[in-house]
Amino acid sequence: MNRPVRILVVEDEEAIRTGLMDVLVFHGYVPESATTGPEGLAKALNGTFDLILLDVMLPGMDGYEICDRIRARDRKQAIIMLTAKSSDEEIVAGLKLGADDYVAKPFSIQQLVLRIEAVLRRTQAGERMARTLTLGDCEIDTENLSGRNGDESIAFTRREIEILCYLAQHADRAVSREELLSKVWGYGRDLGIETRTVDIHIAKLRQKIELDNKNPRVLLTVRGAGYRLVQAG
Amino acid sequence: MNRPVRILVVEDEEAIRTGLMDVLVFHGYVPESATTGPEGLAKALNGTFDLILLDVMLPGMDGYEICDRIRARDRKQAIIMLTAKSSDEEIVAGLKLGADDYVAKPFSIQQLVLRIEAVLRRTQAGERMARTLTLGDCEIDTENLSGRNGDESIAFTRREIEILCYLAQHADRAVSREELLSKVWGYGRDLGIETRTVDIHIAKLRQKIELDNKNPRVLLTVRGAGYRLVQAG
DNA sequence: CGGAAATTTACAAAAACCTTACACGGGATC
DNA sequence: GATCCCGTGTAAGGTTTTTGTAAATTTCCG
Repeated sequence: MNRPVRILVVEDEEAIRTGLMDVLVFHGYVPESATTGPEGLAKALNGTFDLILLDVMLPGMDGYEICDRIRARDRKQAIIMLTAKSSDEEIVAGLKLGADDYVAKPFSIQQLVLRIEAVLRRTQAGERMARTLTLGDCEIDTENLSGRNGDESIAFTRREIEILCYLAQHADRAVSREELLSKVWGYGRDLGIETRTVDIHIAKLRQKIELDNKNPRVLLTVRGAGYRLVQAG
Repeated sequence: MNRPVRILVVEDEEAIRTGLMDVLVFHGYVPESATTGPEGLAKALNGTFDLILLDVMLPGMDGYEICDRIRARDRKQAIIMLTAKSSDEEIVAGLKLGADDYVAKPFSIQQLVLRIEAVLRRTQAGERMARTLTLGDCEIDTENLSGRNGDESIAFTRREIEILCYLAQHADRAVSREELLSKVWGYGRDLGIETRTVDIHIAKLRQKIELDNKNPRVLLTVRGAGYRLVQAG
């Protein structure tokens, strides 16, 4: 028997909130609710929730700010934003930077539940995150920041390991520079990058883990999209 | 149980408007109405509608402008324009650039309902947009901009993927160059093209996905109309 | 302070994109 | 059938955008 999965719902509209609560109970979660921004933030910071569903439009404090404040305290807190419209791509991209996912209102119950499950799966996989990563011919101990490539021993920095871990958790897709800056560096939702520091770190990582860093086989560039890690299969 | 499908009707003529509302209710939609241009725009931007039916001739602000403003905010909002007459081809073409479809007044109820269903099917399929496209013998991962044709791995550019996605969403018909420039490139409703860049991109795509690019079997030319994609059955 | 790590700067290279120019071919006209 | 016109295919070249990386600079942390 598993421990209960606790979910906080921050939503001011009564109808939506109670509807959500019912659906969550029905699916076996243990939900709790807040109706204003400040209340939501307080509960989020006190309680320990596996996931927080956060409306963007709230009385008292908007969802973006709450999201940023929660993240400032706990980088790993899972958050799904409920946004008013599936509005334009850039805003959606911005949402994903702070949160783990977003769902556009009006949403179908089915879709929401799928997203919830996906986020929980990801974050809980993260908890029992492998202490050692295997990439190509290279074994990496994420605790000691050290690795081994055949005979040669390699030292990594914390940032490098965090990049690798994030990429490894999303190894099925390309991860954009913005997303890395947001999730690894903790930068705010600054769109429009002007820094090249991601690229530099990738270059350093390639020097360490790639045999031929002109022809990367593990840490790939997806031009126009970002970087992608190929897991040993 | 599905969520309700919300439709906004922007139409000034009382008789048509109430008639439309009745028909929509009868077919199980949840309609709302506006009678002037500015009112329609306001409701469109505030509420979240699955589809907007937009008359071209409106007091206060014409349908074209409303359409463009809605699209500026939300590229994905589904819009069907109601035009006064099936007047000349150019105007009709212009309509389709901004909107997802148009229906000429006077229209038959049956036809309108069919168009509504078609647009909804398309846009809602778009939401859970296939992450992988299958074309002929070729599998394409739209997030990683990469594909696979048997053993051979193929790299696509973002533009190429966007073109394929758009064609795939409209695989039942030929898509004109103007329409691609409008929906993929984001060009305004500039009629009269002078660029050949669409053709070039199509040629590149054919080199990648067609076995024999002199005899395309997937990415077809419809002379005088544009290009059409043949989906795998 | 001192040294390692992180970041910025600057430039080079590569890829993607767009325009131009010309060739080809179907369909219409004579 | 021969000819012309228009729409399409595509090679070649120039322009812009994106990425790689060396070197200089700043920040972090003991």
